[in-house]
Amino acid sequence: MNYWLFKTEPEECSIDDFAKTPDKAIVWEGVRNYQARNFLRDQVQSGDLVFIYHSSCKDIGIAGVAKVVQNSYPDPSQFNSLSPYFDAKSSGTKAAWVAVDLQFVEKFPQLLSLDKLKESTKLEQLALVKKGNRLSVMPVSPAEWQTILIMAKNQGTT
DNA sequence: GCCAACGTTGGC
DNA sequence: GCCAACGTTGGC
Repeated sequence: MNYWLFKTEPEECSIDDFAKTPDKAIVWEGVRNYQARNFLRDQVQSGDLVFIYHSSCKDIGIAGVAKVVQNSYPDPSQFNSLSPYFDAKSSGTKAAWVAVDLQFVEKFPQLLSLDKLKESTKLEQLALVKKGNRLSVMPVSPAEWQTILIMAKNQGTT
């Protein structure tokens, strides 16, 4: 059982999309970075918990939690020539990229902003807050997970 | 295998 | 929309 943080652009797939269909799995596809792919393929497992992080938007930060409900499998979008994620180098026998399935767990009462995350001395090791970081799938330690959860709940009640 | 050129990410 | 930081590509 591991903890993760996944980045997404909310215009494409936000925490609200999860909240709208809490009983349905959502395909997490389109990861096209080798380091992130390796995490997805080799370490992300059914049962793991994931922070959903909204990037490249007005309100940047962690919006909520999802859980992994399906281990990695070949990302269908790489074979779809109509998809923006199409990869001509991939075929049925040679799949470069993988996807996992996620399901809604909770939406934070209030988004935990990137500024808040940067302020915490306990999160200095989190790849997300390091300068120039571009990883879209990154591990979160159990201590960091607890820290972030507590920060999210506390600001929700104040 | 080096590295310059180019493309992408993502905060501001 | 800008641009710094990083990843990828491709010529040599």
